[in-house]
Amino acid sequence: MIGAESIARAESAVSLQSVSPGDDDATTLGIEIYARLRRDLIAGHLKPGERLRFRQLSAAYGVGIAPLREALSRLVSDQLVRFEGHRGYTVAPLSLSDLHDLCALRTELSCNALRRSIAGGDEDWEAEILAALHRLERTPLPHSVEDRKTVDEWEQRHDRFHHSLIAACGSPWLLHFCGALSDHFQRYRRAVIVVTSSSEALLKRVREQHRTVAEAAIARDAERATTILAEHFQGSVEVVIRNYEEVSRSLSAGNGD
Amino acid sequence: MIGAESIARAESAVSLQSVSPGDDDATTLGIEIYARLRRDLIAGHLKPGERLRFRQLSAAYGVGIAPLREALSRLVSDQLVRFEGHRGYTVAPLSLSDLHDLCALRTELSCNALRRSIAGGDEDWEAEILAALHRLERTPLPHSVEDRKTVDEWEQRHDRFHHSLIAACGSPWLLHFCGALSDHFQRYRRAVIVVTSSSEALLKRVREQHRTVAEAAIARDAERATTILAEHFQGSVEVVIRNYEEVSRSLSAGNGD
DNA sequence: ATCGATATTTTGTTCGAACATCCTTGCGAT
DNA sequence: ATCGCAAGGATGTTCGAACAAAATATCGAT
Repeated sequence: MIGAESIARAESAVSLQSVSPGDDDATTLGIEIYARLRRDLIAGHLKPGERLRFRQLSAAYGVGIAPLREALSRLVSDQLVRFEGHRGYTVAPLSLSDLHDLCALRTELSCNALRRSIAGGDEDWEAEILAALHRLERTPLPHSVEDRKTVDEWEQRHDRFHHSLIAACGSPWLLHFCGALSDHFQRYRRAVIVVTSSSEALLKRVREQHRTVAEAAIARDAERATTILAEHFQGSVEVVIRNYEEVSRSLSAGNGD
Repeated sequence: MIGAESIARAESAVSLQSVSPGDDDATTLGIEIYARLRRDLIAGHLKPGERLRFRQLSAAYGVGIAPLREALSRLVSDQLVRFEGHRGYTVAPLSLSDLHDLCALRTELSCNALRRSIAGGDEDWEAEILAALHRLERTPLPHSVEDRKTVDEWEQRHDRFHHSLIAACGSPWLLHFCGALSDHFQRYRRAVIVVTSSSEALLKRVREQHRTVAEAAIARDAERATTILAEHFQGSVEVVIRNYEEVSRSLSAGNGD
């Protein structure tokens, strides 16, 4: 009954913060539960491969199955959830090959989008980058993965910074794809980085990369910006892959999952 | 009540052919109706901007609203349908800017995928291209857009040919994105090409491009293959854009849609 | 004890009805 | 005549129960 525990933990974690500050109009239970499930999927509170039973989810999130089906259906098209007729929904699995594919394409598409942004971005784009970078730098790194609030905060601002870099690319489709890849990569990152194993040197390098990319972008130095961005992604991928192998080794040793 | 007519027509068109030949196991009403709606959306039987009312859809497709909600939810994440809480679902609109974005990115990603396929494709990949090309060339072009069966057949084989070119790219994510862009482009193509206005010269050029791309791909001439493929896309886009402007002109003259 | 078939339980699927929201219509006041 | 407001109808949303399929447990035969 590991599944039930996992779902229960996901719920208790998520119910801390409300869905949105305003929480005003035009929202339905289906939309809310979609957003909550999506967050919990990406954050890894729902474990890859885990079955998503309606009764459990219904109890954990406090909604009926009608909104749940709606949310899960959308998540299937988002590739975060798998579905087999008459056999229910499961959390999409992680795999090393998927991780490699994901990262390679993300690097290509993000660099592409960054180039376009540099070519076409205006002052507001520049301002947003600086604002997002500032907020990211002032966000404390979590000392433990258990400190979910800090992890969520940092991930959100990190995402926002990377989004700000490419926001002016002028292509909604490209942004959409980059967003999808970014979400999936975050799922790997958070599933895998169990310990804050990062050395001080690594963290410093990452921070420098963020700043350098931002500077190069605003200076309209496309070559430099994309080079650093690609290096930044490459570095993250290597850390994730190293941890992935550790985690899957310990998993296969622990149980036959 | 144009909406009701459109939905009724979509249904009558789709009910001609069964969902799948075997139609055996593991399928649910939700899955079936998703596939049917998806086809009708792409084929343009459901008009852009049109409201998708549950009662109409339920009557037209002969299913309850539970499976309908499930299908429509997925289609929202597929970007084929829009949703506003408490105001229902509508067919995603078409726009010139979206068309431009779509086509530019499709060209880039498809050429990228083609390059990868050429680098890594094996004999089966080559064989599939030749098979798909052969089937496409032997498929009669529809003399009228009213001849839906022929249009569907041609579109399916055309899609399959283009898919075969990039199938060996080795990146599921890239294939997924190319597929999404291809589906959306097909929606524009079919919405807009009301008359088979294509000159004999144009058709001949398109056929030649198909054959040349296939040959260049199999000859592992990446430069030539991607150049022709990009030209091919560019040609299609120009035709679609020309027709798009005509159609939207006649639409804005006819009614205030 | 193992295998296979049947019975039971669990789980997913679908429908119909109750409920909430939005849109339209009609009325009255300025 | 126009604007604002209230009543009514249409539409979307959610739930609970009936239904169907799958997974599990039970029992008997070899």
